[in-house]
Amino acid sequence: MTTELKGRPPDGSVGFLHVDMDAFYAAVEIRRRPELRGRPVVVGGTGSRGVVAAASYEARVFGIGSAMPSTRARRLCPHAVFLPGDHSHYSEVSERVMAILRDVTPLVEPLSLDEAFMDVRGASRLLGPAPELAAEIRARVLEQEQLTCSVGVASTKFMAKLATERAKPRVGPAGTVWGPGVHVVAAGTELDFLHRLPVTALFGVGPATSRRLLRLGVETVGDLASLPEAAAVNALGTAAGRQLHQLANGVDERPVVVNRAPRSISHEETFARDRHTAAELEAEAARLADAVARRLRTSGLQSRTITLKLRFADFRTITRSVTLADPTDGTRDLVAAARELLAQIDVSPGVRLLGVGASGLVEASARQLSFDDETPAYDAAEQVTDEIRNRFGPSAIGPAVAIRSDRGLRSPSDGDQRWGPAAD
DNA sequence: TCTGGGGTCCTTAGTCCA
DNA sequence: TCTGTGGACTAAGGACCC
Repeated sequence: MTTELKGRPPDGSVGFLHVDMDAFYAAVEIRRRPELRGRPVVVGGTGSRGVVAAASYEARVFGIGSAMPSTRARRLCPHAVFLPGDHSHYSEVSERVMAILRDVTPLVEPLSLDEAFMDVRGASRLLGPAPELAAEIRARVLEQEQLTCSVGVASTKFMAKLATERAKPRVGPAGTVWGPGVHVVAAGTELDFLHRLPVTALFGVGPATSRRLLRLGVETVGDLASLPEAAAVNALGTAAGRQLHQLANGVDERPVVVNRAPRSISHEETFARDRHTAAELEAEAARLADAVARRLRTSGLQSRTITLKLRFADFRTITRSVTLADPTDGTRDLVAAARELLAQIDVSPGVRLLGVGASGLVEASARQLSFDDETPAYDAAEQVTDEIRNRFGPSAIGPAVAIRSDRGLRSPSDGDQRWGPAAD
């Protein structure tokens, strides 16, 4: 049976690519330090409370995977090399890889530093069929960056992403089996491919959703596809129910979006030891708010809604937010909002994580000045501090309230995790 | 076991207002 | 003037992704 799928290109060809770097952060570190080649390498999880950001295939053989607590990873493989992440370096490498993709088509949608969708329907008319372009991209990334990637090719974004899983190296007890590198789901075979997969293969089905679906007897994508849409909506809500039911039937009309505007900017940090006093947390909140404000200014954005996030020692997580009358990118405004929100919360049980976020973003030029606006003077001061930090590093200068009497500005040597704003 | 950081999107509930 | 309704907005939390 061949079912006509919506969202498939009119000529029935496979025009969407999903490119995914293999063990990206670990591979970049190994490239930098060739003596690590062949050894289990783990990026992240160097602090006492960290988790694994990426593991080389040699480390995965021991059962180490991303998002695993570092304590567990160390137990599984004590002789692995644990490295702190170097986000800015990965960003640079990612930018160069994305440039290789944009050489093929401008229709590239990065999903993260190591992953992107491409719409090659137009490009393949000039440059050749999509599977050949996929192989060409792999070869160029390997040649120019000495890094491997896997590419899925299909008639929709979602099918291409699933195809990538088939292209990837596979880890078993016997070691790593290298995948084909490119996997094509031919037009017309999508549902055969899709319906055998477990429902957790669908983008958006995590532990909570799969538990709910299991109650309906849904275990595979095929089970979900044969369910009436109303039943899925009933179990999962309108948006998720409808979306997942469509995906299960191979329907995915989402286009590749080239310039996705950010919806929020945030910084959060898990402390090496819990904080119990408002004074300590105020200093941390000011430092995080300052980092968020700096990123707003760098991005040319302003925010109306400021959110404070706390995770207590028992892992209970709360957020408190405030919406301002006017959008802002000023350190002074963000610090004030964060402190105000913090003042409403009892922190005595102990706080393990603090975060500051900005949402309701608008372009900076859209902001309206009022007659009594005193921000221009602060704008000038913040421009100067931004320049000082660009030149001498992020800890060269900061808001006075972020300075703790015992240590001055916080630095990564505190023993807290190192991926936060102080490390960039 | 003991659980990061930076995001996105959705749901629910309350309030305000036409 | 009172009541009902629905939309817009805000706040908080949850689920999910890499």
